[in-house]
Amino acid sequence: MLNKKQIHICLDEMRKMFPDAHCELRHENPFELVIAVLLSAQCTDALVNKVTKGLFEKYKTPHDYLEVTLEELQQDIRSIGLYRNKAKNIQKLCEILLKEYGGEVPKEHSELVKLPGVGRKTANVVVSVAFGEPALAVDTHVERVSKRLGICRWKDSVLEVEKTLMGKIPRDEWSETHHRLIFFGRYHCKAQSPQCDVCPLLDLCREGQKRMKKKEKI
DNA sequence: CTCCCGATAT
DNA sequence: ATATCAGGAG
Repeated sequence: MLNKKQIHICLDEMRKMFPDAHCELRHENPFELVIAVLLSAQCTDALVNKVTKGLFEKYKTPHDYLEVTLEELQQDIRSIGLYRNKAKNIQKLCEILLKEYGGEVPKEHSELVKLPGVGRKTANVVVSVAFGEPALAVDTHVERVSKRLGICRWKDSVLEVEKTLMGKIPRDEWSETHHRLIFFGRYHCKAQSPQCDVCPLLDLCREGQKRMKKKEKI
């Protein structure tokens, strides 16, 4: 397991590699961000952006999503995958936004997670990106990178990973760290083909060294 | 734990 | 052919 100092060496290196790490989901307001993050479950953000380009032209407000049938909304987001659940959640979410929150997206994490299709990770992204609150959303990339590097343990749950990261990183660095970990995981420490042979963190990475040894034998 | 699910990379 | 993708709900 890496200690605090080693973790910060890793994060500094990631900042050098990806100095402009940011949210890549296209959005112009908190409402669009909620929809985009909800759609992004088990789907690349590149594909989400492709779909939301037309989607956000057609649907501007919670009202707009409720004016069409469930089937029509399904068709509009079909290429995303998991589209039946997502379409249903979007309409229910819009209904609640209008009824309970005056048509606005709530700023509190505790309120956001009550919305259908919005879990802990989505809520963290929204409070962080839309409202500037410190948060450390743990998605598939953050989890994979944290486990490979040894920032946390392999058997840790997503919630345990989040708690470990928050404990070892200063609060005012949560949001930027979150985006660095995502970029590092998405473009460098990739799930199927991690670039260990050109990784500046190889000396610190238990998984990377294991993989490099395997490569030597081949 | 399982199910939801199309698009893309490997 | 199979693994993976800014997960969440039952």
